Amino acid sequence: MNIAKRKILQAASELFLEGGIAALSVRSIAKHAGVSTIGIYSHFQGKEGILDELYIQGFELVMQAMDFEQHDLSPKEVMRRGIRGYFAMAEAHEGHYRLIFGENDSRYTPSEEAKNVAEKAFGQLLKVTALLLPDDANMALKHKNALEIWAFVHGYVSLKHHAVASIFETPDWYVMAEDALCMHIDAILATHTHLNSE
Amino acid sequence: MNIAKRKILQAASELFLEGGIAALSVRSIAKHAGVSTIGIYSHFQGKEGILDELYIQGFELVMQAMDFEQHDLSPKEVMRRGIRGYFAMAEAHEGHYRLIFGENDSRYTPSEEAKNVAEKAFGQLLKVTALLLPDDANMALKHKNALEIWAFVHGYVSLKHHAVASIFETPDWYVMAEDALCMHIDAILATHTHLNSE
DNA sequence: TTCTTTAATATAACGCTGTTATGTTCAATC
DNA sequence: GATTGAACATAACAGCGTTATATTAAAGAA
Repeated sequence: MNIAKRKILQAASELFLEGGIAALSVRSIAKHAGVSTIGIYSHFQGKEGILDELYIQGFELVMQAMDFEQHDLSPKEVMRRGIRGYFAMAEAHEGHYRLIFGENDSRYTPSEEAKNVAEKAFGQLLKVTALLLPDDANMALKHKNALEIWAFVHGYVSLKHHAVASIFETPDWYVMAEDALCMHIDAILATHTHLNSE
Repeated sequence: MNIAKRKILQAASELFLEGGIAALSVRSIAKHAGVSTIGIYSHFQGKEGILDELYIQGFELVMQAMDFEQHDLSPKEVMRRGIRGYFAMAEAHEGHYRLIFGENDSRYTPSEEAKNVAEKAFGQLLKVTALLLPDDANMALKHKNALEIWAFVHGYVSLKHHAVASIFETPDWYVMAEDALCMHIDAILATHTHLNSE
């Protein structure tokens, strides 16, 4: 990759990590990268292109959070570690997290390439959550199951990130979240052992 | 309320319903309301003031969605109707929904008055979700429980609103959501009957 | 080497945003 | 009738993403 291109991307990444999307102006990225504003347009497709790169970075973080050695772990334990990793990632990279979930007014919509990365990440999520299901579960059930876990996990993250969180004075937010999710996972497991035994 | 003030608020509300926060520029509100741009600053505190009003509107919609006759309904049925109402509201007023959950880059943070309305809405949620718990449940448990339901419900809404939703081709999104939530509600109920009986 | 072509840079501008300073008009109060 | 104060309009400010134009540097061909 070009030097200038890499410098721009790094400057954007740093600014984004610090101040979220509010700190990401084309002029400020260019200034921090030591290039002219027009450089953002020759090396990327303007701000849209920058956001696309950060979007992809975001989903790579999601995948890293769910990528660990699963050997000798029970399905439930794998889920628990995945969930913990997800929460930790969401806290450490709030900007990226908000970007990939469209939580900014900007008219940004991910490119096809970016969407492919998103689908890949969902594929990984699908693989992990499928551990809770019988081996012969069909695709529709796997999708429903993955979405179920994801919605629950993301719900906690999203509420935590937003202003409404100040209503609760809950220091152990993600401990509570993990408890609730474990309960739900038990319920899912129970459903299928029940179905299998009849 | 002043005529001009009411006209501004209605114009803002209409523009917001149509095109979300992207359609909400001070000049466009003023134009639609038939006032000068400066009118937004004399009648409200600029755009911040407008957003505050819409934020309050949003939480009033949340409260309306959970406000129905509960007489002769089981706790689970009350929950089910509340959840349905919440989903319907979130679909019909996506702009408001995204605003109250901070899903826009704007540096907007709700005023004290707006936060009070938010807390009031949470109080109502607390009352409904407490139906699932034993009468002697303490406040911490009620909070945990309400947050649990809210995170799950909001997770489905938030994923549906955002770009990642296109990964699934799920026409019956909210049916699936209701199923998953019912399962979770059963698990909660089971936990407490179990605790009571031992 | 010289000429031409192409890519990267710089400057300045366009139309938009939220906000505000400056006048102006009009109604109410002393 | 004079004065005060609120609502109004106009125009401007600094910032935004983006782009047209001009300039420079480098590479390829004669």
